[in-house]
Amino acid sequence: MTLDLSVLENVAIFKGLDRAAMESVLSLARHQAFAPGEYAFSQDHDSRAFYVLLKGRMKVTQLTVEGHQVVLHFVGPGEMFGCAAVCGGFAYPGTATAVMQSETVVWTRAAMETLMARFSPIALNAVHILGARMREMQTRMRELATERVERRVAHTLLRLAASAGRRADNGLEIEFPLSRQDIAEMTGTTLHTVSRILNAWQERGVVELGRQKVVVRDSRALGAIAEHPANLGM
Amino acid sequence: MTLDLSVLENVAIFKGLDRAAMESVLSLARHQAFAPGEYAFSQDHDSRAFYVLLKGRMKVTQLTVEGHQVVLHFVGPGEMFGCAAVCGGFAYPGTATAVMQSETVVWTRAAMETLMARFSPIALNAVHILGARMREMQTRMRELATERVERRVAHTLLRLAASAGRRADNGLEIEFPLSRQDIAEMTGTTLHTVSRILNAWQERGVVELGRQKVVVRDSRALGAIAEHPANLGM
DNA sequence: CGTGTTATTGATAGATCTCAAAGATGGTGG
DNA sequence: CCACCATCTTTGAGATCTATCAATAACACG
Repeated sequence: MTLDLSVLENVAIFKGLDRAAMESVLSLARHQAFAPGEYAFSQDHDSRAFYVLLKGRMKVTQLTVEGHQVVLHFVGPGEMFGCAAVCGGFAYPGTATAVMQSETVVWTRAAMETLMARFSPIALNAVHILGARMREMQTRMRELATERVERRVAHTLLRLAASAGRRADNGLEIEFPLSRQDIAEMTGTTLHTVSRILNAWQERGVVELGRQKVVVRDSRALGAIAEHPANLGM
Repeated sequence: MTLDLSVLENVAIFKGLDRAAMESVLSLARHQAFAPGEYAFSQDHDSRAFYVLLKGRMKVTQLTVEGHQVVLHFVGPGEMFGCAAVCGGFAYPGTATAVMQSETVVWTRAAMETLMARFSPIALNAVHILGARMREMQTRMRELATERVERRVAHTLLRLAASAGRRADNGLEIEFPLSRQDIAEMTGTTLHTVSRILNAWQERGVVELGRQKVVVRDSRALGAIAEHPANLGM
């Protein structure tokens, strides 16, 4: 498969580069596809490459010594991953797995270093993007530290719907396979508790559920659950 | 007070700059001191300046709409704060308060932008530093998501002792006033639970307590509590 | 139509929060 | 120098959320 410049149009880290620079960037890029379950990189391995997702969805997870898993991030089209590790020269903080057929563009670490040294806007863009990620993590951390499970799940679902919601006839459907276990690993709880919460919401018409599927039917109601201290159960 | 180049020696973001560059950096800097309780910037305000702490200790906290507070970071000498916000052009994510008499060096946002555009190593350093912060946050998030309170407190105390521990006759003392409430806000729990946990540890000789004071007497034992799934009570 | 994965649901135990009150501690002003 | 006050801390009892244990059910795939 050949790559052309249009691929880089929406990639934030290369924003503001002129045509010549873009061509340099592209000349060092490689294309790589992943089938569901395949992984791009593994936790604690030295970072060797930096990815931009073109199509599909990748999940970045961290595994604890006790075997608990935490989902750090779901990567959507246009987003990059492995960036902080390659740019900063660290080991990968987690494992990146494809949750559906995915296509990526890849740069080696050496290529990235060349590009950053040569085109200064790249480093500046990276600072912006990392700053934004940082804020997102701070938000999640604050939620984990101060909110009950139900509200955390609500916030998480709202974010997922905003970033990966596809308009369906009955609401906003998360457009990739998302298990109860995944949600649990994003919110610091167990799949059992997630299941109970989602089913209670389904009763009230807030969501619609399927196997590895969630459709947000009433995002107003979900927002109310996310914001209100009380359960407003009634 | 006059500033001289030695002040910048240990500041990571200006590492690798030549002497002339360092002088440019310094010429745009300003000195500012804070008494305990005074703040450098406030949550959600537009970021106008970027700080490096010379002496003392600052605390960056985030307040939720319900009035819960979360401690994002304790800043020690040599560290910078307000960096991500200024470099990325965001509002400050939290409020920076002095917990003891502190001295800082300050750059305005405009100055920072000038410097970053002119001296490319600065942006690269920023990427490194943000990457490292990111990893730290991921660690805390994982702890919040998967560990019980006691282990989280243990991990937090170990980190504090490593970064701000002063050798005392009876162990490592955290060298700034640190209340039970502060620890609770770092670990996502309540001051009551922290108090109970610390007192239990004191009984076992792991720590020694005072008003706004913690001394780690047995960091091995603390490490064991932090790592072991079970409480290993006795 | 098996078979493995994913999801639901009930019962129970336990960790933590919440509510409540009292006890230290250190600083300040008279 | 002492009394007072604001803060910080300890401690108890009870309520509740949530994890854990256990079993069954639904689903997709070959």
